[in-house]
Amino acid sequence: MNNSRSALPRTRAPAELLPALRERIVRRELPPGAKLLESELSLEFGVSRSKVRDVFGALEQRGLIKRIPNRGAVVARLDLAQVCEIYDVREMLEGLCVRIAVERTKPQSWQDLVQLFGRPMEQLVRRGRFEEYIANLDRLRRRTIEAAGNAVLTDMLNSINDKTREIQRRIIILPGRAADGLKQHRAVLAAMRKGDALAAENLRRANIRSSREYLERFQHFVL
Amino acid sequence: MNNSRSALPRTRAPAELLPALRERIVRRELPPGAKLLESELSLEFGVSRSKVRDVFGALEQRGLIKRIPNRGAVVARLDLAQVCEIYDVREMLEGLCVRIAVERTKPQSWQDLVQLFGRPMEQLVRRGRFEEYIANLDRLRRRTIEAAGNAVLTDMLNSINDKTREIQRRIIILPGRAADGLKQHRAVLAAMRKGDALAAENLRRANIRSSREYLERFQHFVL
DNA sequence: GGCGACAGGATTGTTGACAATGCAGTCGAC
DNA sequence: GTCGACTGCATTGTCAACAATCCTGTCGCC
Repeated sequence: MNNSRSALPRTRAPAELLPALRERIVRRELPPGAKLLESELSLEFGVSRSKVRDVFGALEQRGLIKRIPNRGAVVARLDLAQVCEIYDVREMLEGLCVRIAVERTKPQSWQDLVQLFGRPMEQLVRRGRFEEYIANLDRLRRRTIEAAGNAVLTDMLNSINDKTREIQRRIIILPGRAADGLKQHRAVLAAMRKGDALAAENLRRANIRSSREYLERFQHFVL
Repeated sequence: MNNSRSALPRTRAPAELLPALRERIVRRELPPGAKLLESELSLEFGVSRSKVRDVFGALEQRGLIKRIPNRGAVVARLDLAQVCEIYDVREMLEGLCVRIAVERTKPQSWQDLVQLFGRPMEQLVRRGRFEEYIANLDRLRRRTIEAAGNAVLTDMLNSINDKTREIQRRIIILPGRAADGLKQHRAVLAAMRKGDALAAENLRRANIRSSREYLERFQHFVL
């Protein structure tokens, strides 16, 4: 019944507890349904149980774990309906993010990303180098969020990203998705490079809708 | 330096602590900058300090209070820039909410609200009965959120509403705002009644942008 | 008279022990 | 043989005492 992480003698710093646990959940190192034991984590991180408890509270509010009174905490599970709910919101917020980012920056500031998403990314897709492809997508994502400079929006997008990161990775490796996505991202970047905020917003939204279509079509492989 | 709530002999139920505190902050009963003492609240609500501490954690994550290590917790302050950030997000999410709500319901299900927002609301505006006007607005808001049936969206909108409820109240009583707003809400409802989801979304977004214009024009009276 | 060090008090942060709850495995009755 | 109650264990929830930290007001020195 027990899981495979029994013996991890790592004694991490106490402040690292929340991000470390978050990362484990986001990367599915702790898969949905996995039970989280207060005493176990308290031991592993060299932190008191109270602190673990606090962190559980934070993770629960972010929707990453689910707590049942007197029963403990388990990693939250996402079904298709919930993921679709998230995608509806994500489409709007990512669109908003791109629009604001374009409005607040000079068009030429996106030039390096336009180039990166040209030949280099095409090579990565063709060769199936998905890890690097994803890393570059994340670069674009972070740049856009930073350029938008909206703290509320940033929090929401990060929260959404935490809950769907692994799902997005699985979508990208679906047949044809990476190539489709790259085309769409290029279109978005072209609009950004021209300073056309509204077009960029709409193209980004279309990109997310497209990703969602893959999700629904291949849901049994993704979820 | 102390505030006016020194003697409240109410001993509430422990489970009421979080909603009660949330409500006090949202209604500005506890104004921005007010200090929250763990021992004081522990006394008033007949709860242990640990529990108060947990609640502080939840309130902090919702952005309603700000905690400084070893210094305590104070009610969060919002400046114009932060409110504008929230409004950017709010415009998208309220728009999305209305669109989904229309897509998922029969047009005639909005008939009662169409009527309510006809003569009755007009009377309320003309007579300056703002409390009832606001109560009806909230009815519309809750019906829309419920009809959309998106839990993620619901959480985000409620969180935004908590942070800006008092600001919205102050905007409504600005000269001309209630009348303008009513016209806009009627337009939204008309589109909803026709089942035109996209039109309803755009009209709702325009409504929120309009509210925001009042906010910026009268910021010194509102913030 | 003004500035800096210092002590007292108040408040937050942490810890460990204790109570309450739920689960599993065992025993007994039908 | 199966169902149900009981007991013991593991885990979570709660609390109160203790430690660390910060603010305030006072005193002494320049």
